[in-house]
Amino acid sequence: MITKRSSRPLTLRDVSEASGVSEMTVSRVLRNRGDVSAATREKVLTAARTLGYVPNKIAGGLASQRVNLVAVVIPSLSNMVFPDVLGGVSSELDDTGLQPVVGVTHYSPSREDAVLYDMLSWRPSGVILAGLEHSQAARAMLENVGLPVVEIMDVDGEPIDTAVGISHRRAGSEMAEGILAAGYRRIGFIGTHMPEDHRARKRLAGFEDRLTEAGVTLAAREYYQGGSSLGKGRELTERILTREPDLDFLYFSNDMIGAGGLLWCLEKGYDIPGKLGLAGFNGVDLLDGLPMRLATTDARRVDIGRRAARIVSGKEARPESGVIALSPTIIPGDTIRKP
Amino acid sequence: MITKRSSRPLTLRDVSEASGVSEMTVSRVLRNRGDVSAATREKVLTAARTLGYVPNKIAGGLASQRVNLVAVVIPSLSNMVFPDVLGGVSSELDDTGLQPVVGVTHYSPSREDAVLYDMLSWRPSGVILAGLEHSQAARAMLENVGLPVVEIMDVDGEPIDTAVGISHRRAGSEMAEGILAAGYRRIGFIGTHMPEDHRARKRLAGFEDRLTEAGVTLAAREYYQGGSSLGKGRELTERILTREPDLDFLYFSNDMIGAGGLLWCLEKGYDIPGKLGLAGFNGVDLLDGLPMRLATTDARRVDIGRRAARIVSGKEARPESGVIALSPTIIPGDTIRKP
DNA sequence: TTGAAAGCGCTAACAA
DNA sequence: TTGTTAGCGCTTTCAA
Repeated sequence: MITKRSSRPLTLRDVSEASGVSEMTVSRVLRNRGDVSAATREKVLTAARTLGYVPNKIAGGLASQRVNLVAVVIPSLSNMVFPDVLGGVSSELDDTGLQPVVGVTHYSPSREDAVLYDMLSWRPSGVILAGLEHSQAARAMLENVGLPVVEIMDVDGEPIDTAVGISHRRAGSEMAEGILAAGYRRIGFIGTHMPEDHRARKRLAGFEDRLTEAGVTLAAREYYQGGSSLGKGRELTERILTREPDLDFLYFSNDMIGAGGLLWCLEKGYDIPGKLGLAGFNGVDLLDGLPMRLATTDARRVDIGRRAARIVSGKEARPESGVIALSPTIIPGDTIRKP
Repeated sequence: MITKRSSRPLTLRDVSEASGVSEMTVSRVLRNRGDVSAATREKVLTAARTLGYVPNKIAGGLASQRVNLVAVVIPSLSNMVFPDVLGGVSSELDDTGLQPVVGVTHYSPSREDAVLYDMLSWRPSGVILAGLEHSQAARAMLENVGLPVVEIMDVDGEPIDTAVGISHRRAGSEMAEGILAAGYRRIGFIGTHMPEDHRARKRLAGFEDRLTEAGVTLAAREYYQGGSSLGKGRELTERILTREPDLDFLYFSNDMIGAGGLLWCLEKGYDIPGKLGLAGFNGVDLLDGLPMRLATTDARRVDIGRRAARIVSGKEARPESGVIALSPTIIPGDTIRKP
């Protein structure tokens, strides 16, 4: 390949001149659109390669009014859960010519507004965003863009257009069910103090409601700030068990702190799952190699990403109801007694 | 905010008509550019908000020949290392008006070519990509784009424009140094079989070279395919120690499998670090809550992301030499004997 | 199968 | 401080 350094980027016109073919036909060849003779096609491709031409999608997008981008707006990347969702999105988008563009909100509604505004200004072909709770402004923007908008992760609420996710209320409720069935009664909860993490909040609500139905009250709670880590899990577990030594179950709001708690309890010689049961949430890979398998709920992250991408790309029709509710699957692991 | 459903997206002209101000002045207000009277500004902003106008960056980019996007091309997201790099990039880009756009190559050179081509066709303001090894085609593209191009993670090689990273040869060599100083001699290595992971390869080369200098030969190796997990680490550790029971050290190519190996060894009752030493690579958070702190090397992921972003954004000048070599820092942990 | 003309929505450059 | 004009590099539409 021969290339020349030049301040001006190459344009279709350059390829047109180098190949002796009109710009229009060059454009057709480069996009595989319309009928072009093999000879012409060859001339054009050779010229383009020789020059090292890279098309300008900015100009193309403006002219065609179509942009092969999908905006994906998520709260966090450090979380171990959203990369999985992204993986699902990207694998399903792979053969569609669409490309995900990721924006991160750090669980801040105002950042979400800003990120959305920014992404919409690129006129993407669709929007995938986490959660059902958005500012007035964000809802207004999204209701009027005239694009597929898929809200993911959660189905407990009213979608703007379409929702793909699990019911976190149900996830919490079913875990409570399993814990009660196994005979645990003195139950403690450990989770982040994050008013903006609506899914964690709904999970706990579903969990407590189910306990209440059974006449059981949450015996203790421990909240923390900031990111989740094994260390945090240890620390909080120690704290809650020191405060309430007679707890017989700990429900963690995610697997990372759950795993930390599990490691701590094992070191301290707790009888698990006999005297103390444990459960997390998410179903992350990390749990695979721990000394004991933590009970958890598979949040269907990859599936959610895939289905959302299928809808945005038009592979799958938006359901009449606007909601695709996947089932949160309980993975019993070894940290809950068999009933 | 009043919005109306319309098939045609709003344009500057709509805001211009609604506010009775010329398109040009509307544009100035919306970009905070040039002198505009407070009264006019107010009229424009009110009109824009009332209509729910979202600017079209496609058109803006074409007209101004500038696009506030930075292409970030990395091998993987599921890796636990690249999200950290991204965090560094994005935090440093936050106040520059530049936005990262992420492309993932899955360690495939041909995917890298495709992703780069695609991203360059958006005419970004700069490119950050992992590694120094690229196809001819990729190098040609990047040498001629006339943008800042920062290759990250690695400095052992010739950058196209600028490199920010650590020397993986040195990281391997220094770890070998530490292991030898602690008196270990029967050393085994566990790593991925990934010809395209050049950094892992260089680390091992540096490691072995240092051993050779000391007259020590690697006593065993175990390779695996696919992703890293605690489970993989356990499995491989068991395999290598079964095959070569008299090893006194295991060097893992990353912390995830290292942590798996550590957990396995602790369960089996190995005397660590007395009879058997262990070390990983990366310095990930995960290590914090394990029963014992795995020795590792901090790969400076966040710093690398930050510095790369500073260069691309012009906050920091490209160094004369084109290379910014950060120091890989050894974190001794508890799994290497004190010399 | 190929080409010519017009214009996508915005901003640079200049004029008033 | 505000407005006018002329494109940015492509693709759509229509004609040949």
